[in-house]
Amino acid sequence: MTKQELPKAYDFKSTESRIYAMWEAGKYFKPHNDPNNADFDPNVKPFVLTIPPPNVTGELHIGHAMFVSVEDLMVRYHRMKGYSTLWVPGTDHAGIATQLMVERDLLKNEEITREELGREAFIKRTWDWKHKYGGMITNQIRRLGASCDWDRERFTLDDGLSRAVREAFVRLFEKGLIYRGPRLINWSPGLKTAVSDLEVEYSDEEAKLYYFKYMIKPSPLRPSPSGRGDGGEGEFIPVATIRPETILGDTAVAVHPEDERFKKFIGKTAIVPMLGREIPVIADEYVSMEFGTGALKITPGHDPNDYAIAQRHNLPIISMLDKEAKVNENGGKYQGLDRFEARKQLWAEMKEAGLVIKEEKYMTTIPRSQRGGEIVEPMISEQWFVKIDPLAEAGLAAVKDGRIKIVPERFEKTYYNWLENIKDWCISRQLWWGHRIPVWYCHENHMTVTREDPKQCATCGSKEIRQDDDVLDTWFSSGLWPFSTLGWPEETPDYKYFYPTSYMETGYDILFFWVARMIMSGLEYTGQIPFHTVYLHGTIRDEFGQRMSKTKGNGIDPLIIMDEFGTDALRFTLLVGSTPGNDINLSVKKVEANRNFANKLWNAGRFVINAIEGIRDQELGISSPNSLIPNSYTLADSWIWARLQQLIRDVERQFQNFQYGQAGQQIYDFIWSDFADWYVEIAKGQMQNAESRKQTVETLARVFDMSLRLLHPFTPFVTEEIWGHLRSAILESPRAASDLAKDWPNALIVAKFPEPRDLEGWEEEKIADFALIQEIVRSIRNLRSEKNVAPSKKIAAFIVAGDKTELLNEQANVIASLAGLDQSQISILQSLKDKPKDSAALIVGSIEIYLPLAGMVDLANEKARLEKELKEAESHIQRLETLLGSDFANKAPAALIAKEREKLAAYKDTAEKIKTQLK
RNA sequence: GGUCGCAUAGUUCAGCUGGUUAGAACAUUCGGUUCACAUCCGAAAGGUCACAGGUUCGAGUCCUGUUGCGACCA
Repeated sequence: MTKQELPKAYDFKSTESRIYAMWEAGKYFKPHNDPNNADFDPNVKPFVLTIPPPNVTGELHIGHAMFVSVEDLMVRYHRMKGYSTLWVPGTDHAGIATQLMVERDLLKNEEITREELGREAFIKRTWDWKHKYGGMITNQIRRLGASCDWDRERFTLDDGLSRAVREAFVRLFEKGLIYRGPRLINWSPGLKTAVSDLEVEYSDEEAKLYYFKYMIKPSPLRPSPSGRGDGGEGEFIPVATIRPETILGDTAVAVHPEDERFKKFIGKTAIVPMLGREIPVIADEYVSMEFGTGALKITPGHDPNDYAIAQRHNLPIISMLDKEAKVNENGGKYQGLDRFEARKQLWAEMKEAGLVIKEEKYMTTIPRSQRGGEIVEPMISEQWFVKIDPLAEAGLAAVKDGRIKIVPERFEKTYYNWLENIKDWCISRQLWWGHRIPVWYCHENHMTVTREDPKQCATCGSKEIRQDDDVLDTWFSSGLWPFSTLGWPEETPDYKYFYPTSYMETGYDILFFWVARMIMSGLEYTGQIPFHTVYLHGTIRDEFGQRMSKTKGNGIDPLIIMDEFGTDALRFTLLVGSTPGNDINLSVKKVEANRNFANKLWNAGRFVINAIEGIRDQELGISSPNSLIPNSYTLADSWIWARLQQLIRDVERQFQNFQYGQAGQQIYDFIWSDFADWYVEIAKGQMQNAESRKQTVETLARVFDMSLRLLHPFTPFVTEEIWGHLRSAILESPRAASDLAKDWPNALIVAKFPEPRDLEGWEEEKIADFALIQEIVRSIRNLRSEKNVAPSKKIAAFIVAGDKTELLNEQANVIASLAGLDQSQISILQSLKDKPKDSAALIVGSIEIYLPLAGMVDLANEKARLEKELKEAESHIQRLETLLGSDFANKAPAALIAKEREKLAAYKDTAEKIKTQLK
């Protein structure tokens, strides 16, 4: 391919899918050392990641784009580092979400409910749905460039993973860590299933606090409206509640044992309004004397705190709601009413009965279902639970003793706090889509719990058995993900080699839901940590820091962004704009800026490739392979090489510290500023010169190659594409770049990541020398701009360089071309007796520069400008003298002091020279 | 109520273990038909690093407190 065939702008649309197909066809996503192959070497170190499985029927959103970007970065980096790298992809059946989707579809298109359809038919329909939409999300993940091994793709409901779930359940059951029983759980009346504590969200909302009278027996049920008890009137305890309908389930009234107001009632009997049921007045320190009326109604069947009190006091527990949150037979005449309807009616009738004191507005936290948003009802229900304490203890220990590290570290505290206060995990769901609980019952209600479907009851041998109706929480199966995907419980070659995995990368919002449970499960079932590092990224918000949501309409669709700016631009934005564990505000503007970066890279590549091709057929003059001796490198060559090495060291350190954003930013700056703005511009000049031409092209090629390698994990498509062109250009121009590319692989994705090298000693001086050249160039450009010298106008210059004369003489051409000077009119002198007339003077350190700008130099202006510069220099002198006169000179490190002294001397020099000018 | 985080240029953010004149992108202003790139190039302006103390030769960075915002847990 020749340069004419490379378009002027990077066209990601025609590139991305082609490159992805090339990678897949080349099998680059597969671990190079595969335990299923004959040439497998168990001593090669693997690097393994399992993908946080998205909902199988879901659609790509910006959160997916985030995790794919970060994980693909980790994976590509390690692959290029030579690890046998495996990234296992897959999807999650997402019980509730998927079931709801299918139910909604059935209702809409066929006007049929799942109950009408029946369980078996419904499950079949859901599988159909999965087959229809299941590939969508994984294809979208491919578009992001994800380099996962698709041959190892898994689904939480596939056979292997279902076996793993069953194995896990049975093992826990056999160890006595799973039990079934009636407990107070969170019930979602809309979904008609139990949900775990984590699936309940609390929101602050305005509610009403209802104050009423709990009459004490003996007393007439109807006190006189005048209230105060004298003689015939009854005594009462005032009670406040947010949910009056739960009065129907009250089994006690509680007061604080020290409360003087109510002490006398302790042990007496109260009468449940409207029902007339008799309940005790009890004393419990849990009751706050300050809150509400200071007395508490106890509804253990529908409130977790009350439930705890009831257990302390052996109170009966009454359930007064059914599965749809309607009042049941315990609610007397209110039976059949919806919970909110019952509230209204009961309160109205209590009012009539004179039991109502008042109502007031009240801010409180309302528990809502994470899924539907409806109010969750705490209810007593027969469910399956995992006895979590022993698992939690092991999970805590693994992080505390450092076997697992969480990045950023502060989340370790959050993790501890959650595990230390964890409650048993309700794992049964009243759904149909999921792993059905592997427990069978016979007529005698004997339980049979087995790995294989049983034919008869294990206890009585009855053939009449039926399986438990419930399915398991989806997180129960995703908790097994890092090992179930690798074959567990079978000791497969994959499992033996790739487990434990390396990193777990995901959002901090599922630290509890998923990460903690994977750690507990991994330790429990495999006896090993599932991964040694947890890396958590933040939530993506809009450019104003608002959470993205459908209702706000401020969501950014990654697919649209990729259509408009390309995948690399989106990835780079997400990676560079984020720091571990912190939220990121994403704006389209930023993506656009990074689209421009991809284009910049493309064009830098075109330049380098042109340079290589340009040399192919041309006479190379005196340049021969032997002429490439180290000391023939120009200052710019040495400088860009030293800067590149510095960059490689920095990037390596940043990767070790998970500072990916920082690393990406540094690579960006290097490519755009150091390489494109400076080195390439200088290289143009160097290539005019036959003597330096070949080595310049080589340096261009080498540095650009390394830059592409460094950048590849961030922006895989554009780097792969250009690198391919670079490689063929080199291979087709053996004379230009000798054997530079002889050991390059066929694709960048598997090229070696640059390794940091030790300093050789010359670097610091070259970097300092080049910095001086840059400063000189900048100050001349600055002055030209100030004086409105047309950019095309070449001007003359006298430079008085003192001990830098030799350096500046060597670099005269560079300075001239970058600063727009006339090459034939530059004089670089060691010293100058009389300053040139009609010139503007610039002082850069110890260098004086005179630009004869006849007619443009306004003496008064010049004086003002120089005085301003002098003032600045003098302020530095002042600052540094104070600093060096202080304790700094005694206590700071010697190298630092020397550096500051040098600076002081330089400023003094500058100030002197400016003063001379002003005379 | 408990725990944690954040506060740096007009805006969005970097600034890792304390050590140049606190950086970038976008926006702004000025100037550009430079043979890789106008998705570009050059130049400029823009900051009491929330506030108050403290530690230190030295604090955007560490400590304490205050204010404001946010998250998670209860």
